Amino acid sequence: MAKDNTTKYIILGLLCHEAMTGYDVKKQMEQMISYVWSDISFGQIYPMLAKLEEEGLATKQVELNEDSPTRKIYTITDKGRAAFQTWLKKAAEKEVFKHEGLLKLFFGAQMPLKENIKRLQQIKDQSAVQMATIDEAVQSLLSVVTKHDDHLYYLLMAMFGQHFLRATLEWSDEAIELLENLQQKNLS
Amino acid sequence: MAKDNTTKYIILGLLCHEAMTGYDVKKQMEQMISYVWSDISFGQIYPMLAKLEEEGLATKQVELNEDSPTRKIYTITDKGRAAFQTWLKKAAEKEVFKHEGLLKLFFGAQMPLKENIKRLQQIKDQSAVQMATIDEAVQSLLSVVTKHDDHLYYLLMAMFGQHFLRATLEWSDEAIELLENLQQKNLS
DNA sequence: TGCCGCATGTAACGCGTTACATGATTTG
DNA sequence: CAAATCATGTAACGCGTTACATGCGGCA
Repeated sequence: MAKDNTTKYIILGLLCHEAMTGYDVKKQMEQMISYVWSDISFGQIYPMLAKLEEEGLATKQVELNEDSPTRKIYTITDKGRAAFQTWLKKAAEKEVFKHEGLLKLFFGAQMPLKENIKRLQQIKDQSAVQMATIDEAVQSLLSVVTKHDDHLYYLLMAMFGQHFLRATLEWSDEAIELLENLQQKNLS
Repeated sequence: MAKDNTTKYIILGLLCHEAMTGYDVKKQMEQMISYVWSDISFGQIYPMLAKLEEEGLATKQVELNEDSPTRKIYTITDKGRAAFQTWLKKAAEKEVFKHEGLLKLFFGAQMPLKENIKRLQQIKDQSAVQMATIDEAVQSLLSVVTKHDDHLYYLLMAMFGQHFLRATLEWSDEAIELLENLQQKNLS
C-alpha cells in the first residue's frame, strides 16, 4: 500500500480543471470536496504545491499585484496529468470516519440520560443547518447541470451529502425517541 | 483546542466497563466503535496503555500463562475515571470523513462514464455486504436490550451504521441511474 | 475600529500507520 | 499443512494540525 498521499492527488485533480493558487485550492475543496473528504489545511497545501513544482508535476507563475497580495498560480504539467490519471485508475482503499459526538454518545451509559438526549438534539440541529445549505447547493447545481454537465460529479457529491445528512437526521430522531421512552419508564 | 488525544479516551472509556488487554481493546473497538470512529492500530494502543500506567490513569497486572501468551491486563484507576468523565462532559468537535472511492468519483469527468458506473457499483456492493453484517448485529442486540439495557448505546451505534449504509445504497442507486441515462443520451 | 477576506508561508508538534519481530494454539 | 487467532511490542516514517508571522483592502 505505502504512500498514497491523497492530498497530492486532490490538488492535481483540481489543477487538471484549471490553474490556481493555494488559496483557491482550499476554497474549492471546502465547496465541493468536503462532502466526501475532510478539508486539508494550508499547512498541507502550500508545502505540497512546492513539492509538485519540484517534482515537475506543476509549474508556478508569480503574479505581482500592487494593491492585492502576490498570487502564485500553479499550472499542471503533462507529467502531472499522467500521475493523476495513474492514481485515478487505481482502486480506492482508504476510508476514514471519526465522529466525536457519536463517540461520546457511545459511552452514554456513563452519563445522565438527559445529557445524552441533549447531545443527540445537538447533532440533529447541526445536521439540519448543514442540510439547508446543501439543499440550496443541490438546487442551483441541478439547474446548471441540465445545460452543460461539467458540474455533474460535483452535484453527485452534494447529493451524497444530502443522503448522509438525511440519514443522520432520521437516526437521531429514532435515537431520541428511544431514550425518551426509557426516561418515561425510569420515572414511572 | 490543542491535545484531545481521542485514542486515550476511547481506551479509558472501554476500561471503565471492564479491565482488559491491548488486544481486547482492539477487538472491542472493531466490534462496537468502528461505526462511528475508525479503528486504531496496535501501534497506537500499546504505547498508549503504557502511557496511561505512567500517568496513573490505569494499573497493569501481568498474567503469566504456560500455554497461552502472557496477558497484560489494565485496570482503570479513580484518576483515570475522573479524566474520562472530564473528557466525556466536554462538547464534541472533531469530525472527519474521508472516502477515497467517492473522492475518485468526484474527479469522474476525467474518466470514461463506464468506469464511473463500475466504481459506483463497487461502492454499492460493498455497502450491501456490510449492511448484511450490521443487520445481524442489530437483530441480536435488539433481543438483548429488552432484557437489560447495558448494550443500548452499542445498539444505537449499530443503528447509525445501518442508516449510513442505507443512505449510501440509496445514493448509489440514484447516481447509477443518473449516469446510465447520460450514457443512453451519448449513444443516441 | 475591528473583523473578514485575500494571500503567503514555516516550525513544532502530535497523530497514526506500516513494517518488523516473535511464537504458541486452534481450526479448516 | 496453512491460516487465523491470541498476544506483545518497537522504530521509522508519513500525515496533518495549530500556532505563529505578515500585510493590504473593504465593510459594518
